[in-house]
Amino acid sequence: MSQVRVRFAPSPTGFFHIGSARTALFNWLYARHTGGVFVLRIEDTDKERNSEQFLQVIYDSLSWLGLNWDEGPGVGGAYGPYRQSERADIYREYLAKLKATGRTYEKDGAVWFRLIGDRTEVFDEHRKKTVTKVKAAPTVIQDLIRGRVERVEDEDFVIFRSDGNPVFHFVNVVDDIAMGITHVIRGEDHLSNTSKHVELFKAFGVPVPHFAHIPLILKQQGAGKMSKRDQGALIEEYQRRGYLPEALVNFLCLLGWNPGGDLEKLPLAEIIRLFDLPGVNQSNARFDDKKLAHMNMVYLLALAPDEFVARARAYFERHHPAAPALQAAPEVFQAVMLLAQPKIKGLEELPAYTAYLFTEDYPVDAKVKEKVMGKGDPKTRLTELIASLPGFDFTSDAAIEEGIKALAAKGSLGFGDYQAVARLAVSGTNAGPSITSLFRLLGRDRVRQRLERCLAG
RNA sequence: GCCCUCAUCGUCUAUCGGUUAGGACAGGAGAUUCUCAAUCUUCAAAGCGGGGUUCGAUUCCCCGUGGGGGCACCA
Repeated sequence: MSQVRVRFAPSPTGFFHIGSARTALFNWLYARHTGGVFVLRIEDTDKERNSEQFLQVIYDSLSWLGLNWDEGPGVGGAYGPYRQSERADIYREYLAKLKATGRTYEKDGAVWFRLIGDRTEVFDEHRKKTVTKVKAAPTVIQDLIRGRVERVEDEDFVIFRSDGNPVFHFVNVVDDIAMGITHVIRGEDHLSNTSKHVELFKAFGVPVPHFAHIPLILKQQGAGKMSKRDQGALIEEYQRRGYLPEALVNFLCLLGWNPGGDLEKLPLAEIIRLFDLPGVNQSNARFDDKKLAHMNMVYLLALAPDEFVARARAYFERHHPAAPALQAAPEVFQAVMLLAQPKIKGLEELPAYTAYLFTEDYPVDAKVKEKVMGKGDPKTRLTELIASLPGFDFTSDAAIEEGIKALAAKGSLGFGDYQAVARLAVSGTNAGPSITSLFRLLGRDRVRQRLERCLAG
């Protein structure tokens, strides 16, 4: 059997949509699963929406997700060029081939593709105009996911515009032929285009590729498919928020596909091994950001300490270059980040979550302050803590815990009676890592200063 | 309006005619704990409706209904 060749063919619109990402992913997975070739082709025939900057969004997003292409812009290949804007000669050549078959005609300055069948003029109520209907035989689409789909294509269609440029249907099919594409894996929204494409393949006298129309991703709330404007629709948002690409990939592959059994988090190599087209679902999937967030947390938790610290640093450098965290000594940065690792759901929480460990200029939650300072006798607790601080052993969490417990025991109190107010004083909030860890990392002097400041304020 | 397509907990899904319909996220309760998370235990939660086929249908077929997509000299 010949080698599988699949392609991902986005048009540079300046956005990289989560649905596009999944289409790319499924293509990539199928190529990797079968030992085939993943081609990146840029469909930039729409000249008004064409810019280098927009292309970069595609390259960046695919690279970030780890979806490397075997042929395409930047890497080359034997079937190039891979940008449609550079393939005009090829399209003219194929147009000549098609003209030679007698399946084309010109009308209104455009080139049309002629279907086979009897023609009648009909007034289309919906479009409010007279159109030529063709009584053609149904086109059969053999879809690897949906099975046999029949559709009647009943109107000739334009393949070259009157301005001399080819249209999507034509370039899409020509490129798939010229690039030796064996499997067309794309969104279900293309299913009704496919009958046009099949007719073109047949007219060119070439074998029709296998088709696999994957279900769409529906917006989280409201009706319809996910669109650019929806929350969570853009890949760049996940980059910005410090999501782990491997988590997003894992989440995405579970939207419309499953590895069987109860497996959910699984390594990429395993996904590649198990992925296959017949296993893809037929029904659309609604996007669920909660589940994505959970998947991200699971991946974050599983990261080796060094790896987590490296990712955290990269995240700060990329998105918060001015953060005090980056001024800290590497070992301090590392210690703080590892304290945060088991507590956060995403890297984006890191700056706020760790700020008070790197600077004296951190926010104090007014509500928390009111609550903590209004309960029991916090000022006395603070005074006691400050007084006993010199006797504390700051070398380990256990020693600090011992110190606080000893203090509490003297007044028949518990650890908890000191914890809340100490936390407020030291961090300005009521949530965070163990208070003993905070003490240890801040050191005796800074803890004392903060306790005193709280007592005074 | 026409064409195509899909249909299991709120959501993502498992089940390839016979199951107490399973798992995960989210939600509820509890445990643990110095807070917050995490973790563990636990509860609630589904086969769209109507006809068939069959000894037996969530599963196969048909019709409805509902969802989604498409119907350009956009891609």
